[in-house]
Amino acid sequence: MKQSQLFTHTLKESPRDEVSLNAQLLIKAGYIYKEMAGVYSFLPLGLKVLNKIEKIIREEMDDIGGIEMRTSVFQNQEVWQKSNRWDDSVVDNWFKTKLKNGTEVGLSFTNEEAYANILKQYINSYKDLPAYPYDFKTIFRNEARSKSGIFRGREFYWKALYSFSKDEEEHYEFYDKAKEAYRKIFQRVGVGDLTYLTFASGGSFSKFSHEFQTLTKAGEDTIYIDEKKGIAVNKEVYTDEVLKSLKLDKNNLVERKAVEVGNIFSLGTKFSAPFNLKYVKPDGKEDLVVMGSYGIGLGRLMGTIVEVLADDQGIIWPKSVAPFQVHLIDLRTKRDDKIYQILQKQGFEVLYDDRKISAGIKLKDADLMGMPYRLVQSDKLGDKLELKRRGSKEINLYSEKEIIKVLQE
RNA sequence: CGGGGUGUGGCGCAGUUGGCUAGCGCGCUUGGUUUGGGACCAAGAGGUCGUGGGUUCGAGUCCCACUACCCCGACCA
Repeated sequence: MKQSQLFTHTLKESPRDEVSLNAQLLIKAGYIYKEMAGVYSFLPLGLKVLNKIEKIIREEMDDIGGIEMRTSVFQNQEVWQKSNRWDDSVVDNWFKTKLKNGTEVGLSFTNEEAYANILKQYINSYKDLPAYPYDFKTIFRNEARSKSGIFRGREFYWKALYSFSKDEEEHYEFYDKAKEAYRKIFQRVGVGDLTYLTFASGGSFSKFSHEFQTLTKAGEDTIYIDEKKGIAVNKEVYTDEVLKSLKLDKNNLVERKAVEVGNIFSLGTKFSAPFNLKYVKPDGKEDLVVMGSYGIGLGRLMGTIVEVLADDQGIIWPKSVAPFQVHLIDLRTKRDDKIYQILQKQGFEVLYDDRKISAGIKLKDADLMGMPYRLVQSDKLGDKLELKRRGSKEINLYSEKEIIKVLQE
């Protein structure tokens, strides 16, 4: 796309009311727009990143048997009363509103009940199981205080998968697959090396849940990491007893700040019981379905990528989630879009800075916006093109023909 | 929800003990000169000073209430 057609532009200074690095950079570079505390709109560039992340998550979910669908945002109070999670005294961060006829409805803050209720309609036999439906959806939570920029909002976009299994064995078989899928996701979006499988509180049906925590001082969580084993323990369950059960030695653990980018949870029959979600086994007897939940906040993950990889010049996107692979900077006196067209035809995602402004601004913007490759056209280079990887200092010159091969690497 | 802080053109800020037509930088528009790390000159446009009330001859400035945003804490299936 031609940058002159992009209505957003970069800011020279950070907005006063934004302190967290992730939101500062994303706002300055034109990826997101702050509507109010904890609520952000995604601008064209931001949506591109979000879509890339979504695609990666979708691929990994589909790979382990996930089936995408979409649950509604409006939720029926009768459904949630079954699990006793409608009342504000039980869950105090619901956003609720009323229909014209006075009926009270809620805006989704999570999906367990919605899925249990829907699946109740279709799960009858062991032949219907297991089932792994999931959705991408905007979720609303009336947080007392939003904070950390895009890390904790009142409205956010997430992926939630729920597993419906015949028994514990089948459940944990999938649970372990989900762990691996999550590892792949975080690896693919570029934060894998900083992301630890973390033991956290599990609720009534399992001793632990598992969180995926990415190290960053901007994180709200404190975790204790065993570097050698590659696992961590959340402060909320950091006790001698827990360490013993996990065979971790306190002396090998280091305390770090981290942000929870994903979690997986064994729910047992916590929700299948109130919804009477049962199936008939081959022997004719009935049993409750065993559930699990698997969530990833996409906006938070996007913010984490920014937070963890940025340098003092701006954002550095991994190729996998960058809105464009190549930022083509035209510094020539007489510009034409020949190279841009060629690269487009070759299938590269190119942001072409064709604006009539000074070189300095273009180069600064390129650093701030963080595309993986910066390709410069300039009078002093003649027919050569200058390639620089964002975050690297190395600069190389290539001919028109060479550049295509190099970019395809 | 408790404590603290801040609201002044699009963005970042200044505005003294209340005083004249509310300034500065960036950005924007027009013209000209520039062109490899946020260029320069000239001329312009753009403001309910968060909202409401009060004190006063006079309020961006003082008082009260409200509201929004930020930070710390509590909370976070």
